[in-house]
Amino acid sequence: MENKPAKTPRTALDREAWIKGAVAILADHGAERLRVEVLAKRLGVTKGSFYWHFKDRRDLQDAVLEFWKDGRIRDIRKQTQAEPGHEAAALLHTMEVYASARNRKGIAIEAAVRDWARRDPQAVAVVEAVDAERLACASRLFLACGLNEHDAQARSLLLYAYVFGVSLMRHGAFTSDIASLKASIAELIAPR
Amino acid sequence: MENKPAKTPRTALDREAWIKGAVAILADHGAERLRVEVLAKRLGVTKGSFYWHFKDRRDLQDAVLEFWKDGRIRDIRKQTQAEPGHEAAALLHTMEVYASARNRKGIAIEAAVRDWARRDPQAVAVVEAVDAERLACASRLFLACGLNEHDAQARSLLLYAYVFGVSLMRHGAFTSDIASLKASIAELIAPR
DNA sequence: GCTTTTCCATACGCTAGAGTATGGAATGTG
DNA sequence: CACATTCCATACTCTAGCGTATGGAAAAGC
Repeated sequence: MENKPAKTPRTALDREAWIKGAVAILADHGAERLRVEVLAKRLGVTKGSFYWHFKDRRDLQDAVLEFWKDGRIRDIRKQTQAEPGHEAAALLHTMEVYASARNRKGIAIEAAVRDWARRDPQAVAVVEAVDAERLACASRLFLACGLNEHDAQARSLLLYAYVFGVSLMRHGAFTSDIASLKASIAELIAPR
Repeated sequence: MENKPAKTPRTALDREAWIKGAVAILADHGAERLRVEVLAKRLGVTKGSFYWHFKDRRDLQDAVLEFWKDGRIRDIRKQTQAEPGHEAAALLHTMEVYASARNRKGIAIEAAVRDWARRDPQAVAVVEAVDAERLACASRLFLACGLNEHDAQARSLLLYAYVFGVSLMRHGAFTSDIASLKASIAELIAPR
């Protein structure tokens, strides 16, 4: 049960340690660069270990996708459980989570998985499941804010498309005050 | 000057033919899978030809980025030159261009380049230039619609973030009428 | 017609990386 | 203590792909 920092090489690796290392590579270099030998080196072992824990590279990839999916869905449900009357705040909070520099790594993984989904059917399925959950939860919040079904769906889609889209834009020279711009955008998407 | 379909192997390849083939691979498989030997096979020649036209793989990559940048900027300026009084229509048209299934390949290239920019400084510079041009042009249209500087910038950023973001979401099971959803979103972003 | 230039093929060497086979140390179990 | 199981290292094979060296055909220039 103990999960020591694995600083001592005597700590045996388990499947989850491999998966977490894989996610780190995913964030830093993308799905295409997720290689078993590179990952093994990163964990301080050789691939002889890898092929004991995993059937092959595809086995790892599927495990990574499941791991990510479960984590995302858990997070979404946590973020969107609002006290009655505070649904608008929950929506704003959701947007801030994706905009925050504190969540850099999460954004990077998100982008990597979505790019991955452009070529991998398994990744497509996972992204679909996560998006469905996110849109459903956001819609619920918008409904609680008084919107009808259609408008709630529209705003939910806009919200997530915006947060993902803005994360892969480079607007360095566009304006001097990006913060107030984002605040205005949040108002457009989720007005109180 | 003639650019025959290159069906006859007697047609010598020029730099542009290589670049266009590279862009096709970029769209289909992403920047990571842009390999000179694969590209050569696609063009029906060997890499002996490639290294006559290009110094190395990096040389091709840079050429592809420049080619894409120039094409985008040309398109942006064309799309956003509106008759006075029709600026709102131009904005809606711009959004439709990115949503249209007719532009599948363009979207794919766009996504590939943006993913590329997560690891390549040259790609970052190109994306920055394209985004700056797009945001500036869209802002001009919003200004002409009567918005102030700040709101015009906010809406421009929202517009492009949305169109890029929605292109990498999977909202298959979310709603039965995605078209009317997108129409409502367009209203939120660029109301008349 | 002979030479030069252009464009491409062939044949290398070299590295990264997937997957397999096998051995070996450490740990648990009787 | 003997033995089995767990976890990993080592040592291969095999493919993909980059870059280079060299030769050869076709066209262009003189």
